[in-house]
Amino acid sequence: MSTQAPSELKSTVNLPDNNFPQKGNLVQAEPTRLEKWLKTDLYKEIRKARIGKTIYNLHDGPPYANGKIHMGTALNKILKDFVVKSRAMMGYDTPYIPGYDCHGLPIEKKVEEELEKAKLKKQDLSALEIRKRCRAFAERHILEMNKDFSRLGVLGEWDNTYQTMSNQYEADTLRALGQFIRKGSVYRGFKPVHWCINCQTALAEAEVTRKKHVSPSVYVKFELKNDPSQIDERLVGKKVSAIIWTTTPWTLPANLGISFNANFDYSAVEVDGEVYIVASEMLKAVSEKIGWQEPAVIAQFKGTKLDKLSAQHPFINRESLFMLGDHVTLEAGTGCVHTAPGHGHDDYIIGKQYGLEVYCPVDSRGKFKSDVEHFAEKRVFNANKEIIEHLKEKNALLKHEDYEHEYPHCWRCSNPVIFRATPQWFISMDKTDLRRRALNAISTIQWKPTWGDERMHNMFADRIDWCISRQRTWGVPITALYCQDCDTELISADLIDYVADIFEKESADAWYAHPVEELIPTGTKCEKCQSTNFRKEMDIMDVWLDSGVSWMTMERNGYQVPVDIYLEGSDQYRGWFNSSLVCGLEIKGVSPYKICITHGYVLDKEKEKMSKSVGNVIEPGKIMQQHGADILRLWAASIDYTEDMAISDEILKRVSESYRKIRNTAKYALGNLAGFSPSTDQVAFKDMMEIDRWAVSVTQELIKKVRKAYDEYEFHVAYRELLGFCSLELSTLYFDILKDRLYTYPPKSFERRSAQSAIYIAIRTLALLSAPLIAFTADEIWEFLPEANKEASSIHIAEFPSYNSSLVETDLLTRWEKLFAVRSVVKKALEEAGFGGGSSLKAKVYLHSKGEELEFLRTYESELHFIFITSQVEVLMDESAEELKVKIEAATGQKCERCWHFTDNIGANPSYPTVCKRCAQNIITGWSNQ
RNA sequence: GGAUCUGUAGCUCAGUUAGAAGUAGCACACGCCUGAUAAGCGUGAGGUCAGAGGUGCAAUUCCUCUCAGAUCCA
Repeated sequence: MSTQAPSELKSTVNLPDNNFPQKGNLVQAEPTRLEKWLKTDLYKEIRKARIGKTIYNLHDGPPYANGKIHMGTALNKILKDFVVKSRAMMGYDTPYIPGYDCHGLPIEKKVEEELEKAKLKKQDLSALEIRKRCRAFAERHILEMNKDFSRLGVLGEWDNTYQTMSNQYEADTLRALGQFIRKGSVYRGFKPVHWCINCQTALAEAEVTRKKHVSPSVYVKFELKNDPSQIDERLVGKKVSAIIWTTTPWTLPANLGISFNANFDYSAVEVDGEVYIVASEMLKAVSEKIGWQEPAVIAQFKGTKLDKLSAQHPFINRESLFMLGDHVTLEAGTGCVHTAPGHGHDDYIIGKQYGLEVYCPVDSRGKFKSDVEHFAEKRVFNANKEIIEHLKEKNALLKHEDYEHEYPHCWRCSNPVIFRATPQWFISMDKTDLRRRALNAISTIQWKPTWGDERMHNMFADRIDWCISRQRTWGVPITALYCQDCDTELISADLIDYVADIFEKESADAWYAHPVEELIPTGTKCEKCQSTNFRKEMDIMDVWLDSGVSWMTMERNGYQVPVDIYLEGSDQYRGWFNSSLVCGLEIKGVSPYKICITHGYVLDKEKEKMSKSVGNVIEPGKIMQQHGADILRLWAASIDYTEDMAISDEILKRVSESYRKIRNTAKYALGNLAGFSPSTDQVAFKDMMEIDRWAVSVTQELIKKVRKAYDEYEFHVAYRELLGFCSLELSTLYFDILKDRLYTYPPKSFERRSAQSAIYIAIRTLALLSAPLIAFTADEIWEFLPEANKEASSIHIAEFPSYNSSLVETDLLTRWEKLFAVRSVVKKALEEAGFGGGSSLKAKVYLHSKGEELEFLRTYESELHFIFITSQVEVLMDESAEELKVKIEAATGQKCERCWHFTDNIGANPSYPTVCKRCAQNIITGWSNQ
């Protein structure tokens, strides 16, 4: 045999060999893989592989179907996919049926805007026509959102989504209302809403615009009825009045009370023989305004002193109750707030607390009702002047002036609106004990983060009755009837069930398409007057009632309720978690969910919210185009989602770097598995070389940690462990040390097979454990992993590896921890001696030690140079060495052309003059037949 | 204004029962290697634990307040 040329020598080195692309090229590659997933119906394949297994049911909270997906909705769906995929790989059967919330004002408003653009008037179109357009609008967006969500790699029943506007769903929503009625929690009451007296309609908050408006500002006195010495002894025998300030004098006929703040100090001041109560801090401002010359403070006391006292209404024979509420502020006025529960939101809430009637003496045209003393049939805005005159006559007016402020106006007709209590449908929190039952249920639900428990408790403890009616068109109608003859309302569960059957066939549009006779059983009569003439209620239900019963679709699909888990943004405490709990408790008697997880909001890099005007919005679609779904998914995995999350170009760049680390680790591992078939070449754990057993052992530790992280929905812990495993255990330590053995030993040698066996276990584990997170890339790795395809056609069908204690050598882990500690000391010494980094093979290491340490190092003496990646290591006894001493010299001998180690035996085999003895031997055993 | 939450290195995260802030990953600086190469290896420099008080022998950790930010409700 002749002397080998360097190029021929190189052919005897086993360099990594695999086609796994170094560059992910995700933007192009992912859609192709996705197409394959959809074509082979991967979702169903996964389900099929889990038939008969315990079901793990994540019920999707329906996003609103009115636009492109944003970071929040994208994150939500990705987190859900993490849960579903990881539970599937734990062996559960994991159905996932996405849903859409379709009814409601935002879509109705968008449709109205479209009508405006088309020069059409809403009034010219029937409700049915409006509904048709709303439905089409939602359908359009559902298609788009389906595609966007699916592109994120989220697997689920995209062809079987539930939609709150489907016939079935609308019928079920109505039936749910029937159940509330059956249980006895529904009642008709009054609540103040924005009301346009010109359009004669209720307006939602979003339909109100604020504009400058001049109102009459008045200070009015209300004389105390109680003995004033109850407040302070110094007031005995005095004529005492509270002073209120209002810019809507027309609401004074509806005044039922005055609110104070329990924490404020109030002063009783004497002016011209009369005593007035005002908040101490406002006294100066009030004095100036009214023009008091020398107000004498004769007493001071906390607001609490005034609770439940009362005053005489200035011009109506009625008491005005003193109440305490936090809505009373010192920003303006007197600290004594005129309260008319029929004409203000705060007024309504505090009135409810104190048991006041929701009194509204104003009709839909904005006129006082006929029984209102002095002002019957007067329009409210015109009545202001007369009321002020009347106050003057009664000597109750202390000051009157014009006042310019922001005031709500109708977005359509631009007239100022009023707050007016109108009849609404409510679900009572207390009639059927819902509040208490909810509080109990909240304690049994598992909350993540745990403070969700407290937050939910507080919310239910002081929530007022649920107003479920809306004066809109796009929704499920409240199918009540009103007697045409005596105006008595008729609402019953039976009637509702009857109508619901019609909805199931025709959708809720039926309520608008048919005359009333066709919607009710023949012979339906008014309970009061036996009339058979009815008109339909035209209010629809609050959309929170729609989505609150979404768990019913789970039952319709054959799954058990309560489901395992709800997972939504933290805004849903008052939203979906809340309405679902109420509906579940009343209809089924249980909370519909066992575990409730919330995530924070996606914010910009300064942790401030994204907004178009600030220009800091990052869209998931853009990230798809620039980086690909796996980068977005890895970002979602890298952060602690229980808090608010930041996203920015820099953060995404960091994530991309981490991604490349994982990808490269996989590529390198796969490359070194060339020629390895696990079924025939796998070396048993007990037979492996020691560092290979170390690698397998730490892989088991990884399994334990990552599985625990998934189990507890701590995806960022899984991410950290996986990334750390790639960086430290594999890349820095194991692979770096292994290179010599992998490259230079014969392909089929025990030494190489032992290493490959460990690498195979490590990379297989890494791929499986990261599959829920980087769904596309893990599946790609799976394709390149030897024999993986035999096990499952996609990684997502496979299961996580289990921690196997027989693949862990605990004392070995301890020994290697020591060896790696020595290694880092040696590395530092190498660096200082000029043999840092990739030049360490040029060095020889002397370790000076004594005692136990010396003995320990001696047992590894022949291995150490591989661990340090130096050519030579000598362990020396040194009784003077208090701690390990490291000395570095240049390695002796010459560099082997093949393994690059320095030895004294280059050319030991004359056929290979440039190669060391070990390499010559390896060439002969491994490549002599080539 | 109320309820709930957050603030540790440039970024993302650890930090247990209060006991010297982390051999953390990435980025950065300097160097090595060119047989993982739009890679790999080594060393290093980054911190007033948002700020101010308080209670402890001892506080990132417990308490109070302030500042900044988030969600929901007013």
